[in-house]
Amino acid sequence: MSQFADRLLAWFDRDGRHDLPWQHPRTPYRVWLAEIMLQQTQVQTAIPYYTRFLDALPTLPDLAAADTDRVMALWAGLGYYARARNLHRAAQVCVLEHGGDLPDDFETLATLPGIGRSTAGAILAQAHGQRLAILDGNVKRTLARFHGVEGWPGSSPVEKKLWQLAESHLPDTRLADYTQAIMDFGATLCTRHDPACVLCPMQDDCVARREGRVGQLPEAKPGKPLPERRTLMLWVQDAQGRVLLSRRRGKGVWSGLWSLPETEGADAAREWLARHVAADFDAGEDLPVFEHVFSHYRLHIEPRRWRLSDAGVAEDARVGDNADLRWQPMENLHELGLPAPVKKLLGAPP
DNA sequence: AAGACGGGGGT
DNA sequence: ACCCCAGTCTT
Repeated sequence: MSQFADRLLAWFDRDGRHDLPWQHPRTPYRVWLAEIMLQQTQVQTAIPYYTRFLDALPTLPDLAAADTDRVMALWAGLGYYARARNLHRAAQVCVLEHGGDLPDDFETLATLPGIGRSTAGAILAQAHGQRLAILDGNVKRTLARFHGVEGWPGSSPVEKKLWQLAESHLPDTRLADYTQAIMDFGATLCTRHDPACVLCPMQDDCVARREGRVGQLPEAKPGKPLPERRTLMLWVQDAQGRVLLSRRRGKGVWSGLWSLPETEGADAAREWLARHVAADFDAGEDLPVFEHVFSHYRLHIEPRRWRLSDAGVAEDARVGDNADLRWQPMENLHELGLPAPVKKLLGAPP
């Protein structure tokens, strides 16, 4: 069934995007960075981050040699920070074990942190022309419609079926263009809302189109209400205009980023302040509560601010890059990766 | 098989 | 106020 690929490639040559930053040149490192950034992030959002990242770290060995805070700062604002940590670790593995390049065989590539089946296929197809399929959100939507596949594409059986279909359409040549084409097609023509079916070169063979079910496919994820959580954010400033930041550890949200210290309630805050900065909880000033929504819960942030009259003190504050706590000058916040709501809070004081 | 993981943009 | 997006990893 190469009709699908032939028509898609013809569409791409005429109507696809050929000016995306990772297309010129289409090197493994550049394609890799693009694929990781484009996981759960739209092209227009990713492009400024992409060009800035590549400008700062032009090659894979540059990335491997960069320190964590630099990488996280370049990623801050994109979200899903495990992508950045995995990218950094994978680059270091490539330098240590693969001569400073990304592996060019699927099995080895897909072993690297952050690179799964789809991303490995995307990299090898685009950078080396290998005949491998991808299955991202755009491809899932396109194939679900074209073949009339029922069910939520995130479920195992549906995903398995879609992988089969994706592989069945692979052309024998032009794999790099085909891979870019099918992603581009889903992003710009076979869109979630108001797809441009009248312009579609495959419309005559599209099951959803023929049966008038374009609006019903693919099926939506079964929904459920978001849980709610609350946290106290402690904004402590010293007389020199520095703010006390804490590096987030573990596997929770914002891992690897610097953020305001958090506690679950006033009692814990009282204790934390006494131990680290000898500040009086009651001397603090409540700032307006605001909300931050994640994909899996809704967070109510209760900020409270202290302005110390002396230079602040804190354990580990002078240890340097590996400390979990540091006094950071307000004017140098851009050096660190801050969670978006924290950046907003510190940058726009009420 | 299901849940965790961020933030921006569209409608 | 929802819904979605160039997925992967962990449990």
